[in-house]
Amino acid sequence: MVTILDVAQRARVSPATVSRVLNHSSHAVSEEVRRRVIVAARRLGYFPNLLARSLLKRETSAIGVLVPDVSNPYYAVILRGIEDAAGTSGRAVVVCNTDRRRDKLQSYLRALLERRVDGLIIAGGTVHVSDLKAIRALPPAVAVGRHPVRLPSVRVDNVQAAATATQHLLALGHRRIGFLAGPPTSWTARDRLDGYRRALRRAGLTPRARDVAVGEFSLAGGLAGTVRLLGSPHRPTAIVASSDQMAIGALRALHDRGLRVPEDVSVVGFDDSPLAPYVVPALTSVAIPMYEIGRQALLLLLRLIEEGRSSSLVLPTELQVRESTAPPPGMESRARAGRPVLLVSRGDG
Amino acid sequence: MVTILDVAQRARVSPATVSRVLNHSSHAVSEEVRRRVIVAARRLGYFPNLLARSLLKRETSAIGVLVPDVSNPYYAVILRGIEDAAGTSGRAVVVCNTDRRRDKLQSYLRALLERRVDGLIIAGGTVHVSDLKAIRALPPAVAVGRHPVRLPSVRVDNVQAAATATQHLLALGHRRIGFLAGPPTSWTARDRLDGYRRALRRAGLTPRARDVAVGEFSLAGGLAGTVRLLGSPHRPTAIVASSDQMAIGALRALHDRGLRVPEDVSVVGFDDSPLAPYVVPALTSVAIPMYEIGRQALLLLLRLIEEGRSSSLVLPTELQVRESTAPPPGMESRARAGRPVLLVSRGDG
DNA sequence: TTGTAGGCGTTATCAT
DNA sequence: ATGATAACGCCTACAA
Repeated sequence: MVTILDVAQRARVSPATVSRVLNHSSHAVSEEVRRRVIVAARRLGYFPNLLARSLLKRETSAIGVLVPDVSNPYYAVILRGIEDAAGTSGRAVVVCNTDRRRDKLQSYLRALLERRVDGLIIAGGTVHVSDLKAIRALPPAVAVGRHPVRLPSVRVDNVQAAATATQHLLALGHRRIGFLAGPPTSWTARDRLDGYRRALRRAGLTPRARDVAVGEFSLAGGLAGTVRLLGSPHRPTAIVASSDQMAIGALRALHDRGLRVPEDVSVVGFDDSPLAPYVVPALTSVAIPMYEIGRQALLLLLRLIEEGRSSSLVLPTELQVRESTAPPPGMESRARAGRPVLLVSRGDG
Repeated sequence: MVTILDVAQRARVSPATVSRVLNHSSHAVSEEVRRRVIVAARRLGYFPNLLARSLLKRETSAIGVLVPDVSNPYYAVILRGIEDAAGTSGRAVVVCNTDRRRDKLQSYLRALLERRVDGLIIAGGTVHVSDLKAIRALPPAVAVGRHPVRLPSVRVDNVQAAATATQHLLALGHRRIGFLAGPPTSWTARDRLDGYRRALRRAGLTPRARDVAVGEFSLAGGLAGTVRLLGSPHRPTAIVASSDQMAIGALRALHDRGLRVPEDVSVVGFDDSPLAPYVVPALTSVAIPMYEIGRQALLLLLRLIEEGRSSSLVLPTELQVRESTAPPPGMESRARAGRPVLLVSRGDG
């Protein structure tokens, strides 16, 4: 491997000078020497060794990202937002999949610390306070989503978002609304369930346990949950799903039972994935700005690293009304009443 | 930051001894001293500095992954396969999104080299030979998918896979089969198009340019392509899409024009994403083992790093027959003929 | 069984 | 304007 010393010899200058030229140091260097160095470096195909530099400067310009699962489209998009912003600032992103497992989180955390990453983004998944407390010198860290540990974070108001989705159905005339909840270990899942309940109560209705089916945030989870909901004697005329994946699972379950959407049952999804407008019927869904969440998380982290402090951020969500919601059977009069509703809920800063 | 020296002092031994204990060196160390070192290390919350170690050993136990786009589910799953296998072997994964752009690829490549990653996985996207040639000391690298540069690679036989999908439709009685092709800059796209054409020819049919619509591997690409295909005077009775995303776009386009799937038009997807069985109608699709592709790519890379050489791998694909394919209108007699066909094409090594 | 010393490739400091 | 030198934290001959 060619080092700065090789370049120095070829250019007949000292390594210090080479360093100064290649790092665009403010230190003055004569034009003649500068040229020689640049030529020599190119000729030798020289790449500075970031390890040596990092060791000395005590910063790696690398950041670690802990995600439950990159193959989950939700986190994949967040990661993309992170990586784009990181790349722009010349930082490398090291990804780790925790599967929401504490042991994996701990071992990855340790690995990242050994690598001396400049910062950490912890997305979704439960991080026990004790896990972080155990670390003497935790690097700057920000969280994505709500979090037990006090960390600057980027998130959306999931309670509000779910309430908006539920209100949309209430406004259409639905009174019996089912809810496909995510796993209770997830804050996101709990917040969305809360929002649903809150909206019902505000409308003077009583949330019933039998109208809620708990499962994974997945296609299979949505299908299974819907099957359970439909087993109820008074089946719901509308369903709010905690993710688009679940909603698509619900669509399938309804179709298999010969129920039409939205004529017999309305369905609202969550996330507004690219798929939402394409499935049949096109899915009404609460848009979560995933890419922006990732991007902002990285920007927050950067500020935290550079300025030593940083605040939290709540991003807005937006209900996208499409074909999968309509008035309940017997109330079609209100169908097609005007153009699609657009309900926006802004974050509180 | 606490260093090996701090631990040494606290345990009243030399740094060398600490290193030996903490690295489980074969070098003999007395039980008493070992205990003291371990206690001291824990007490101080010591984490070895991997930068220093890497600098010395000239290996970072990090690998770089160049992907067109992690937010694309296809690459997200491959990345997951890579990361799982890497994590198991204690290696960190640095991800870079190239967007298939040469400038991004080049700058990320440089960044990875500066970081002295032990190896590289280059997935999809065109890498110009000259880009790699320009690098004096390219670390061990493997490719995912076909590739202009001669590198060990993991891939599937896309020609064969597309031919199988097309044959399935031919066997059902279709004679006019449309094809939604991916961007011609992608080898995968070209191979799949070839396979389609080859199958037609083998059946004595002549591939027609008007039966092929070129577009992105996306929902929008599939929708737009289908609209074009349907504009043709003799519209196809079946469509092979180059990805499930395109197929779902096609489903939407067909639905919007009042055409039923599979009664009026059959549709075959590609990739067999988790969505395929859930959309309505459930999508017949060619399964590509994405997770395994990622995993094997990493294993190949490991062998390349450790043993200096490594061969290529072709993984098998498998047609999953579901609801979206049936005989063309007027040939329903052959519908429901027996249980679903399962066509398997094995890789040639 | 334990310790000492040199060097991995940089950059910052201090001379010249 | 340029160069010499030390130090970042670790590992490994080699010495004791």
